[in-house]
Amino acid sequence: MAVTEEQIVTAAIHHLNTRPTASMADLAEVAGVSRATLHRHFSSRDDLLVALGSRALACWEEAQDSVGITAAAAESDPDRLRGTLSDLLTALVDVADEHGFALTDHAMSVNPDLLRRADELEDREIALFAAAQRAGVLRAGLPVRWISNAWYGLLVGARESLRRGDVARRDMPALLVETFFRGAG
Amino acid sequence: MAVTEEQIVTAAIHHLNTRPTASMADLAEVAGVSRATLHRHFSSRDDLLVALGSRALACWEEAQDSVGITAAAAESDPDRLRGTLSDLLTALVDVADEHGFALTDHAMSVNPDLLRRADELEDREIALFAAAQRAGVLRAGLPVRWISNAWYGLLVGARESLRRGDVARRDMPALLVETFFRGAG
DNA sequence: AGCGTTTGAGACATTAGTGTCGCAAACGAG
DNA sequence: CTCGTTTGCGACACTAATGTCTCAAACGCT
Repeated sequence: MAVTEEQIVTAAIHHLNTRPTASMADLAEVAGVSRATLHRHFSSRDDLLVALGSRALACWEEAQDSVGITAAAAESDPDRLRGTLSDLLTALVDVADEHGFALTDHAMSVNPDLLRRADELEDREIALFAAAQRAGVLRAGLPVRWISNAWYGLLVGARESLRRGDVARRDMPALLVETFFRGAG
Repeated sequence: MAVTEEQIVTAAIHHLNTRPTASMADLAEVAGVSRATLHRHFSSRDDLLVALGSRALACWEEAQDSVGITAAAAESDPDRLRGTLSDLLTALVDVADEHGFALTDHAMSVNPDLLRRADELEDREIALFAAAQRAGVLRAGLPVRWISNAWYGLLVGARESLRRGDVARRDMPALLVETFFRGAG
């Protein structure tokens, strides 16, 4: 196989990030395969979108796993919790394009299975935020779901910064961590 | 006229916020007019989208004007600058749906005129951020364009919080201001 | 009530995208 | 080199949405 399904999915995600209305023909082209071959891999457009969402969630989950989010959520040491949050932000920046698809694309919100998985991943983060609040790493006065949405928003902003070229990729993690913990003031 | 263009635009924006792929027939229905009448007001779908984008920008601009953004950008008093930033965030929450359309919809990025106007409004905010940095209200170490994107991201998160019902509308401005200036830590 | 305007309903042609198929060419393992 | 598989290409039917048009009904104003 000259072009694998993985490659098709990757190309499609990246293309859709800037052209959310791209057609199957467009996506076939950017993947370097014919329209027929694309349909051989993904029988329908919906199939493809689900695969993209699934990949996005897999990247997200892997970022969470790579920092040991579950163990960290049971942690009470402030420094460790702070470190885990920082590491997670950094890991998410690395997969900004893929994870960003999960954040912003409409495909996620119409497929019950993807939605459920996304909720699960979000719940894991919320558990981490709650642990961080108990340890005094995050302010206890903020609703934990607001922290989650603000976190999500900052990541959207980070992706946008990278896309526009406003911030160098190597500077992004530090800025993001700094802004999340201490704000802009 | 039973239904004005304003009402059509409002209904369309709100509907598109949750159903970004709605058809003209859908939008006619939520506006309470027939498809033919919708086409009498907006000759093409593109026409309508441009009108929506224009409305979104108008709301955004009005929010900026209501806090006197231009005068504030020439200001050097920290308290005043901080107040202006807070007021602007609050004003933007009030038009979260309309302004949010400008933030997230693809229509903005394909129309040169809308894009130009959006850039202009963004530049006005950036001038305000820069003034705030000079006055020590915002950290000078952060790239001003990153501040702008983080600000934008937090607003996206705020809109999402409201849409989901995670945060009460009356609590939103305070949370947003608090998080923007001091972060979650 | 009468008149000019606006609206809704439906029919229509057109377009763009989707999904399927068959066939010939390219490819790769043996 | 040869055979089985995979690919690209083009054709095709089908669908959904768009934009146009006509006509009769509803409406508002005087």
